[in-house]
Amino acid sequence: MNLQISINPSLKLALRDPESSALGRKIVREGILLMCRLGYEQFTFKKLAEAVESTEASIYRYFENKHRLLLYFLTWYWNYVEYQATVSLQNLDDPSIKIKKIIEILTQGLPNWSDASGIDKNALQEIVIAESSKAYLTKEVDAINREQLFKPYKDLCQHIGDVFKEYNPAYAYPRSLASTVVEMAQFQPYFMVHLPALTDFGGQKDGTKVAQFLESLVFAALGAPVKMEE
Amino acid sequence: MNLQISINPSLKLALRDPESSALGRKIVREGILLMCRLGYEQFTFKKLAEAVESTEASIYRYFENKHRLLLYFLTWYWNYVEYQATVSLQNLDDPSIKIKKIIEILTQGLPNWSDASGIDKNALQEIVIAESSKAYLTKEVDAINREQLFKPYKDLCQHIGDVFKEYNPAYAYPRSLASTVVEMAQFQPYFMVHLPALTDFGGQKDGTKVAQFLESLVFAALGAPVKMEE
DNA sequence: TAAACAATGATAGTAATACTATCAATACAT
DNA sequence: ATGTATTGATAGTATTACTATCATTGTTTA
Repeated sequence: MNLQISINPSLKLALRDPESSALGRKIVREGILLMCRLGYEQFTFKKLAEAVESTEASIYRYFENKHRLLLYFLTWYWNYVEYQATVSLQNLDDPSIKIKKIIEILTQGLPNWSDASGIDKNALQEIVIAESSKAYLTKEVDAINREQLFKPYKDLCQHIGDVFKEYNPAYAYPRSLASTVVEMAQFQPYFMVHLPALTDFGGQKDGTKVAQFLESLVFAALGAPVKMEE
Repeated sequence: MNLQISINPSLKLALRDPESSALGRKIVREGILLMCRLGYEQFTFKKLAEAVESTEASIYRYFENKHRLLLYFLTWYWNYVEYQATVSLQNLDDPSIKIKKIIEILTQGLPNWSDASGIDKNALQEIVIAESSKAYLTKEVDAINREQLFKPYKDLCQHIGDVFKEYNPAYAYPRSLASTVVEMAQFQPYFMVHLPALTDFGGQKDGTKVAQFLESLVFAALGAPVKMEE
């Protein structure tokens, strides 16, 4: 399986395409590991420069600042999830099975199919869980949104909402339900580990329980499915 | 109505109780306005010092850093909401009415009862919406949690979960549902304004639609209520 | 009433962060 | 052999996030 996730270069996330050079690729791969380890606040371009054995100035040639680098990581992730979802759902008809698949993808982490990217998907997912809110909870949100930089995330929610609509066309809140599920697929596992009082899954190791919670939530919210044919 | 919200001083949120001096009170009140206007990232103690016509050093005598100040604001807010909820629910028996009241309080903003605090509740709520995730999405989350600083938030979720349990004792995920509702009562209004594609309420002005969404979600998830007596 | 204490102001200073700028070295493509 | 793009090396600036010191003022208390 040779999978190419490419980030649409029309989105001005990077000053120069990092996939076009050895240094750029190293910045992305090591950047993911380092931001995962240090967290967004403690992560700096200086520390990253050390990790890739280059200089701060060189990193600034690829990314304007660390917020843009975070957006680049998130874009990569959401594109990857969207791709996963497209592949997984392509031969399915039953919307209830589609919904289960989607929740599985959102909660179980990215399957470790070897794509050739060399990107650590577990580290990337930890970044998504702990840092993605920081991408839009900023005063610059509207400017960033105008640059279309949240498009992959919005597209994914849109598609999930469409599946909800397919299951029950009468449901009034498909998009809010989609964003709720996507957000909670990040928050609940984080709470499970760090603030277990906020969940019913204390001490759990994997995302199975979270998936069960989200499934029950979604199917209850959507109500009775629409019969395909009688 | 003379309402005193006091923050338990055993919680070491502040180095010195800000309510005990004119400067301290000014730091909190102006701090809320300034953080609301600038956002957490752009907010600094230097700018706040200017706003309160004092010095950076003086502010550091009250709060270790701006993260602690944010936690102080959030603690104030969650205590206030908890108090609101307690008052609103005290004479109610029907859990379904309790649930509606809770969702109303979470989504409609704090009622503008005049308490004597002089704190701008609208600004405070904007801070809660845009910044509260930053309180726990940090590498220090476990240390802060050990200091009990998330207690008011956890208590509120706990109480909401208890009401869910009261409505349907068989429901398996009362706490996760509670944290989902509380988080979404912040996120959905934010999305509504800044990323409307993630909601079904684009262009809406108030929280009415969000409340309807959350109500339908909760009641669907909880299923049939338990009959009190037959 | 004097002495002691607490709170604040004024000022200075430090290490780190978030950049920007310049110039030389190298590599590669024409 | 020459122009162009990439990187490295180095320097520098403004701001942030503090810490420290000392003088002033106002309030308690002996």
